[in-house]
Amino acid sequence: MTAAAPALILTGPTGSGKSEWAMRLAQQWPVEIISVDSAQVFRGMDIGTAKPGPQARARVRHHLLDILDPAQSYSAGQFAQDATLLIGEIRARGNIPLLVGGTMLYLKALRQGIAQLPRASLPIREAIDAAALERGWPALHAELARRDPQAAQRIHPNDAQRIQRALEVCEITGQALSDLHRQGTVALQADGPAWALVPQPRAVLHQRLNMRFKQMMEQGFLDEVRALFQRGDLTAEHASMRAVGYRQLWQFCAGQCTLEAAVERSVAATRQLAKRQLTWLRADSSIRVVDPCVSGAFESWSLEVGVALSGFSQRRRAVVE
RNA sequence: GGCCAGGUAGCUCAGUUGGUAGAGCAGCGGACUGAAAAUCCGCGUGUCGGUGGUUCGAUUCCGCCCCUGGCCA
Repeated sequence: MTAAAPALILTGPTGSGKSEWAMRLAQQWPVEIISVDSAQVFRGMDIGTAKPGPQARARVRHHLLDILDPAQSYSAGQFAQDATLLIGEIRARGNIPLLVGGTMLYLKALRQGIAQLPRASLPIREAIDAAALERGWPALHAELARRDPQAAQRIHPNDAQRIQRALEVCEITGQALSDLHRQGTVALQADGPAWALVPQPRAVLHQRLNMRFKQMMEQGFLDEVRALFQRGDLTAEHASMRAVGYRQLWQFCAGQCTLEAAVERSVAATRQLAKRQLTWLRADSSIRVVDPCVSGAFESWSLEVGVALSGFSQRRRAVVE
């Protein structure tokens, strides 16, 4: 063994089969998987996030699963930091880091870096919300135009979430978010070859998502959400409870819609998530797109991985079945 | 079989006192720096059930037919 193994990246829209491919690759190489998933970080959210189960986690070491309670929150910056650290640890053990997941902002933060910014402040966000209630978001957008003209130009007046964040950063640092962005990003040495699984055409993916949600319901997804609902300390406002499926089943638990409607909206929300993920992928030409449904796709990907790892000599004997 | 109410976008429906039609949802495209499975922006995709008639012109008015739901037999 000479150089440190590159961090391999396997992404794609939800339901494209990333986890399965990662497990198959782990039969050939000594990999540890780092989950790139904003929902799988939460404990007690297993079925609805399609989290790798105990068997998979017994066979291959997984990271960044179950690290938070659903009442807590995570972030792209935190992820970039955690993942960078983990990549170093995995390499130190002589293993190959394999990043698997579809949270594209996290992947971007890791690969391209992210500015050093203050973390979210609940009191400040509450103050901004109160101001918005009183004066309306257009007024806050106008305020942002005074304090950070560039951000105001970039952020649509209706985009309350981003207006809030930009004002929050101004409030905490006394500097414009745009200036902080310009001041550069944390150096992250996490880049490596990246592939995206994209079933073609779109209808194939939709069909898979449909079937997968049905399976989730059969596996007790509703009970999982009901348990979270009944805890009493979680609300629909928590980031965890805004996740696809959880949000909609929560509405059913709260008596706001029928189960049938909740299921239909969940599946639609899943399709919309996949569409947004595909938009990220189309915009990033450094990610190689692979259709997992064509025959021999895994085998040829496996060969490409071999080329990428050619300087890394600890090849594990392939498992013959 | 009779009466009534409907048949308009993928779905639920609005509308046109006669000049070939528009909302919500779904869908499609895009943006994205500590909430990102989030948040936001843009785009109407159509034999107006069929067929005859009246009319310069019918999705709209009239006749017949078909389909759906309800009531009465």
